[in-house]
Amino acid sequence: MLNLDISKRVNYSTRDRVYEVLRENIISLQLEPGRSISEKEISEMLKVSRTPVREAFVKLTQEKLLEIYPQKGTFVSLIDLHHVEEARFIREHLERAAVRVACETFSKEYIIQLESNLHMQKISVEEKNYAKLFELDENFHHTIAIGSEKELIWTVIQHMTTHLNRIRMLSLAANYNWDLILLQHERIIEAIKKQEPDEAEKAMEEHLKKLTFEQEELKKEYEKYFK
Amino acid sequence: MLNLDISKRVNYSTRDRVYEVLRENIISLQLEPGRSISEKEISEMLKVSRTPVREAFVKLTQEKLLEIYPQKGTFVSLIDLHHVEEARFIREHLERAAVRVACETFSKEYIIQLESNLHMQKISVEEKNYAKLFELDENFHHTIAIGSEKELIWTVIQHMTTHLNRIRMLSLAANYNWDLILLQHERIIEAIKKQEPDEAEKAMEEHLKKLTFEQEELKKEYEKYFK
DNA sequence: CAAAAAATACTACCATACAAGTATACTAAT
DNA sequence: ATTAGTATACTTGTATGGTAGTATTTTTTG
Repeated sequence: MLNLDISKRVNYSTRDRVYEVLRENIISLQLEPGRSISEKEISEMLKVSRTPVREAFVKLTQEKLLEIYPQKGTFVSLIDLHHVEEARFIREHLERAAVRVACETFSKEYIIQLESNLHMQKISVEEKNYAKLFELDENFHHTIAIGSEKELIWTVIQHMTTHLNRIRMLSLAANYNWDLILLQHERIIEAIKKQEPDEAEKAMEEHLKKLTFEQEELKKEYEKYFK
Repeated sequence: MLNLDISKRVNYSTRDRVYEVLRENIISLQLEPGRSISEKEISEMLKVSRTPVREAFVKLTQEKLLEIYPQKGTFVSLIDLHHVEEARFIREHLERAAVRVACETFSKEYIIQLESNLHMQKISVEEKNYAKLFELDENFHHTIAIGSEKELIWTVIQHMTTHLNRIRMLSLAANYNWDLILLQHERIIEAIKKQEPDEAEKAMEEHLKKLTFEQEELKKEYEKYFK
């Protein structure tokens, strides 16, 4: 059921290991939105005391992945579509700004990283390895942020897009138009190489506007997951 | 020394009250960057047990206001100038995007709010009430975010700009060119009223680019506060 | 006197016990 | 059968004691 492999993780504290395990299970929808989840339940599953579980709960509440109601219970937060759209809006504008910077300051090293990433994306499309594609896609955008020395932007996006990522999990990966996405990635790389900020921003804008899913269909199908 | 007025706050839990007290004291620099701060110390000061203090520490660590070193100690985080500039960058681009939306969707109600806010700003300048000006300034930008239905943007900015706000505390408020700032606010309102997104964005850009302080001077004067 | 070693005093971490509030199941009275 | 009241089984919140690791101070030793 749940991925509870707590032992192999490298973090020092039990609290952080519990946090990571729960976070992954929430985003991957192993822990369903709206599901009740108690300190006792998790502490018994993971064979640790309630204290580190509580502290992990506090962190996850701050990220709006959990909602704690004192003396009542704790619940995996429902997906808020308005929240999702705002997160997409934020992501779009931050990455548009970042890619402009990239056109000015990007070093060759990072361009090579992007190109090899894109190469692997093409292979993954042929292999229909969608999990790997998700990962490469994340890595592609992260690299742009790092290369622009705007690491914090990626941190913000990661925090903002938890709801967005849960929707991406709902939507079948096979439904994505990966050919188009790869074309867009290529266009972004070209613009960075040619140092054309306007072109790069435009490409990024088109790329991230596409993230609006068939939300209404999803909401009908998985009604109980939504607010 | 510290503002430890824990009792009057409305939040339910001790944890949240401790969190708020500490947060305010860190941002206002009552708790100096680099200062050592232990669970025991705070729990005795506030006369609560160590548990809620720990949980408040976890929250503050996530906001990068504290740094916990297991078995060693907990310290108020130093101000990272690169971090500050990235936060400013993020703020600038998010607010530029928000104010464009404002030009399209802003209701009359919010325009009135902005205008009355600006009016109070003028009074506060005459009275040289700089604390009030800070508050009004925050409120001005918050209103734009709310009116654009981009509440989340303001949440992000609040989280991002804790380091920035600590620098603002260092810098003497009297040094601000409030006349210029008020002119810029006026220009922003005008652009929203006339529904001219380009003009609004430009005004906002100029406004938020000014936030780069005399950082190097501050760093010399308060060297121990910086990373 | 100086350097190494041991003792002591810290730290955050975790487990546990109890407290306070809430929801549910059960019982009794109408 | 229905409803009101009560008991019980939950929940999260807080306090406390012990643990393991670290830093400092004291003692010992060369």
